[in-house]
Amino acid sequence: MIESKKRFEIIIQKLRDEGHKITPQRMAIVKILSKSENHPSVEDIYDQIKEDFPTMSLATVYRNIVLIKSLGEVLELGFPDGSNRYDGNKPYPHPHVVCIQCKKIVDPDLGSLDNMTEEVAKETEFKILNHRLDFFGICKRCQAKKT
Amino acid sequence: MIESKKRFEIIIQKLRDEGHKITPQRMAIVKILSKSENHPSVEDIYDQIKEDFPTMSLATVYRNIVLIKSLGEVLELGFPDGSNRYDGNKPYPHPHVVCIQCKKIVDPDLGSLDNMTEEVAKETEFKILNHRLDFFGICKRCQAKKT
DNA sequence: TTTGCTGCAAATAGTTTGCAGAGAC
DNA sequence: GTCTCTGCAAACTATTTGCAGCAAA
Repeated sequence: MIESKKRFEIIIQKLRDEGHKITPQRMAIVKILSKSENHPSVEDIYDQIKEDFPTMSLATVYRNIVLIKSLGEVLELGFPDGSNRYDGNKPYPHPHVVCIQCKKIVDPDLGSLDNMTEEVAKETEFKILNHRLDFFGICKRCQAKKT
Repeated sequence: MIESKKRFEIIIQKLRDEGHKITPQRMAIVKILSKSENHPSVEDIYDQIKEDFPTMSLATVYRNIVLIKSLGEVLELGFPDGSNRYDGNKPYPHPHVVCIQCKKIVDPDLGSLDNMTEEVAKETEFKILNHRLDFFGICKRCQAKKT
């Protein structure tokens, strides 16, 4: 997918611009984040990279995610159950649909929440900076399995 | 507020019906949850109750929240930063507005998300069971403080 | 009296941090 | 050669659990 490659380049360039070194481990993490297939967890990233870098440490994954978050190039999706998933492909707020059985996460196409955001701002007198919208349910495949 | 008193009665009754004992500590926790002033955290609940019950244990707060959650009578609001807040006054999904400075949480009046939920269901072929919508920003008071 | 509840302390899980050596530039 | 980054292990924090005594019904 050519789009994720573009994301990869953007993030790497931004890291360079800010004076961070481009290590193989860092590149591997950015590569996975920029693709963000099915919104990986820290463990997902760690497991994938360990195949190429057997000495890879979980701490390194965490540290790089913190770094890339600080650049605003990855969206962190913390869930109520404590799990975290990441999206470096679309690092701006957008709705998600989560399968509570297989944990798959999908990005639906929805009209934006701009008008709702405005409504909230007016009513509560908050200055709204950000939002988060998730739907939870059961995906088609898991419905078929009818556990 | 008469409404929170009603919530208190409902939760206590449900606990009784399910065969749970009504201890003073439990009543104190239910009382705070049913009011849910500003959506308390576990620590908030613990601190409030410790004034009346100096021996109160955090574990007891956690255990009772788990119990009341299992009855569906409290809404758990886990946030990306790992913090948890609770709402036993309106224990069904509804949008929240969070001040990222003073951590205040407000319930805005918004049209429901029913049509959006339907749209998502149709597009993704998920069976949607639940949702979560939060807005993050700065409340009027914190804007005035202009840190 | 019976059974579940509480308080305490220890266990757990996910994430962060200190340090010394390795490696990018 | 310099200075950041990595791997390891220890530290941390929020939450859960085991156990013995206590108290609600």
